Amino acid sequence: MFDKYNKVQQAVLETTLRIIIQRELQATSMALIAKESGVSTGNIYHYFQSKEDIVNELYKGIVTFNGEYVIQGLNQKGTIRERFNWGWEKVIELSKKYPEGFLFIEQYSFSPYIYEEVKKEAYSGGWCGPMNKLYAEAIDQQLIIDMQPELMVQMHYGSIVYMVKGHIHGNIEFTEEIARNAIQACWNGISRDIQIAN
Amino acid sequence: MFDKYNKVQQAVLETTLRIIIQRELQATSMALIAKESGVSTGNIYHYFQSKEDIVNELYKGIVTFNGEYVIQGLNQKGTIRERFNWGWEKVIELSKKYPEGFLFIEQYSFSPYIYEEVKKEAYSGGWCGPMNKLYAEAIDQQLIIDMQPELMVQMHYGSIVYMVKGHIHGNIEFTEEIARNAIQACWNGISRDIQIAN
Amino acid sequence: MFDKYNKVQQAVLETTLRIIIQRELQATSMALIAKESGVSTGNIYHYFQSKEDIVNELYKGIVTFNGEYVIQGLNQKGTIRERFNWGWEKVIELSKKYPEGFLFIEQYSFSPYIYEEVKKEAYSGGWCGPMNKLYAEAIDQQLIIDMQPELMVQMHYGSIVYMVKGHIHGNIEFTEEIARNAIQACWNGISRDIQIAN
Amino acid sequence: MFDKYNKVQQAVLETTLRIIIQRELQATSMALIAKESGVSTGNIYHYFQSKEDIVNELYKGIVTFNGEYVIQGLNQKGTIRERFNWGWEKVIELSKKYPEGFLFIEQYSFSPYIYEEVKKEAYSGGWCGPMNKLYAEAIDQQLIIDMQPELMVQMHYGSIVYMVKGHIHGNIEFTEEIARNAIQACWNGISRDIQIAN
DNA sequence: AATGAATGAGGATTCATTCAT
DNA sequence: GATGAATGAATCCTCATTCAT
Repeated sequence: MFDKYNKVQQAVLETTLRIIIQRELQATSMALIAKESGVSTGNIYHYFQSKEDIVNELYKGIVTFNGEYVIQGLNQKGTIRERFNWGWEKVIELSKKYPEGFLFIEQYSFSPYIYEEVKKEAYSGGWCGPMNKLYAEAIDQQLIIDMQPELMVQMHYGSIVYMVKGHIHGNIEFTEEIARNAIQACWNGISRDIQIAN
Repeated sequence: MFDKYNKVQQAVLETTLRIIIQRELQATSMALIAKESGVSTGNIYHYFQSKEDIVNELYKGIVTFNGEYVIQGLNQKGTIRERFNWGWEKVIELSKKYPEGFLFIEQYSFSPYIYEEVKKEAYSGGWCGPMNKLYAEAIDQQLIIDMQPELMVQMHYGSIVYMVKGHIHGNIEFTEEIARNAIQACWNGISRDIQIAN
Repeated sequence: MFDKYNKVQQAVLETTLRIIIQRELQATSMALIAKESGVSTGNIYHYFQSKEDIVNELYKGIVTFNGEYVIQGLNQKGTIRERFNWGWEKVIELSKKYPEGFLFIEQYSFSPYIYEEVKKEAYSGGWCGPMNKLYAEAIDQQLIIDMQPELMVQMHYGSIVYMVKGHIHGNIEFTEEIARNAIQACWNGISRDIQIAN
Repeated sequence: MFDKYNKVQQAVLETTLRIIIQRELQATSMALIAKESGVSTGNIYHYFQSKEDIVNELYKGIVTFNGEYVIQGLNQKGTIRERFNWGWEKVIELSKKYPEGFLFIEQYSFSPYIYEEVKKEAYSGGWCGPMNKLYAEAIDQQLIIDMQPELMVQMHYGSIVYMVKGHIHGNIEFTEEIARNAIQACWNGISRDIQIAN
């Protein structure tokens, strides 16, 4: 997940991610990160400027990783509808294979702890841009209703996020079949065909 | 919002809510709460057992308030579809009239900082239970598809949450008309009629 | 020495002064100040903003104290020559009665650790201004040679400082009689009469 | 200035001197010395035992350098009075040509950071001994008053130090003419002739 | 010789909580 | 009830020093 970083940085980032998800940021002390990562505090500061820096680097790293992952789905050859499915399938896959990273981004994308500048970088490097573009195309081709693409993407991302959270923290089932149905529901909610039917 | 509490408690809870939303929990010190609420630290501890206690009390208070608010919509006389609309309209109204409370619940409903016991209480006292019940009825009457009601509620709540967050933190428009369309989209996504059409 | 401060502040200031003189600033940790003053670190920060603040407050307090002390000598009724003697006698008295404060001012009056603003305040509140004025009068009345008064005051202050330091740290005698002779030597060095004699 | 040391040692000593004068000892970290000198920390420890060692070596080096410089003036052929002038002129020259070394010695000659043993070596290797001897001769020849030579040397050194510091840190003029007058004032202050005249 | 990554004790400071008034 | 001074463990971070290369 943090390929472009060296061994020490990877250990720190992975450990920090794990602890933040398990115990929250406020309970994530440098001493704990040091202990659990096996890197001394001094050396952590050799590779990171501050605790904030670690968390922001984490954010960047995960956004990039998730972005590349989802964009694989979005950029495959296929119809808009297919690419829609593939994209959100990848998002759901992420939440299953890398739940910590998924939850981290979810929790911190609106946090003041993440620098505005990093959030902007995230937007351009992540999957939100390409997904928005797909929705815009779908509007152009009159496949879906004419709402702000960003809004619809947020809406659908929120749907998935909350199902995932309900699944992880609660006792809500979220099988692959259910996921498929949920993606279907997302499409149906904004599909032109359906508006007529309704 | 905190009617059942006394003046001092209200001041503390309101101040804490405001600071947590503005600056996050980790930046919310007791000293700051004391200063901004005009209640001395000593006196805060007279009315609350600990900082955790304040936050949990806050959670309970807001969940109850939000619950009553949304249930007003859900319990009105009307068809299932109408009550669906009224319920989610109330949720959106909450997000506009009481954004801090709305965001607080959003952020802390999966947090380890909130005691499991309080989360359970919240579930029974909040609007989730009644909303789930409405969805269950809708399934029974074959108005909507046969998914776990809890999952669908999460899905729709997530949709709204993310539109609201996109609206508050980003620059996404979220007018009343858009809200109506979004609720429509939620219904359409799971409506039986539509499944056929598709 | 720190009358205008409360008990806790006095304890902290006195302790800090002692430790700084004994062990130097770099060896003066907050933990040590806390331990030796009997004030907990937390409470120190209740009364002072930072370590820098303590040291600057110390500087201000001592400069004011020393200023009042020396100005007593300078402002007595008497000839310029007498007031010259009384002034420097007071400076020497200070170095004997309050050697720590004396050495502290000596060591930190050119230190970047002391805020420029505090140094300026010190100048107006201390004895340097009145002493300079006395020298200016002496020049006006053609009692002493026409050098910049500030320079001559620095020169004589330096003389005394180094005798004091030689006395405290080394094994140089510095009795009252010697002090009188030294003051005499200072005057002789710049006296008009003498210039002629030479 | 540090001829007897090798290139690496010279770089370290010069850098350390500069930083200490600019920012004080407590703000002079090994990392900073390494960075600014271009010598790695590891290598610094190859040539010096510790930070203390660097500072003490610095002290020794500068004392020796200053000693040789001033002794040039003191040892020229001439009358006592002339040698007195030449000696102090050299001291003042030092303060202008090598202000950092001058200030360093000034600040650290009474510091507990400098080992007692090094201070003793400094005394025998520096200019203080010869200067004291000159004053002793002057007393013998009844040119100056009968005070402890060490005391008078301290007194005059202090005069110069404080004029220099006032010049460097404040806005006091200190031209060559003024310097000559100041040296004259030093002599006059302790001259026998003058005592009579007075 | 030389590098700079690695160490971890110690630094200043904060903060939830207690306690005397 | 109410105040805010007092506590000290815990926080983030620095820094002299060591060690593997």
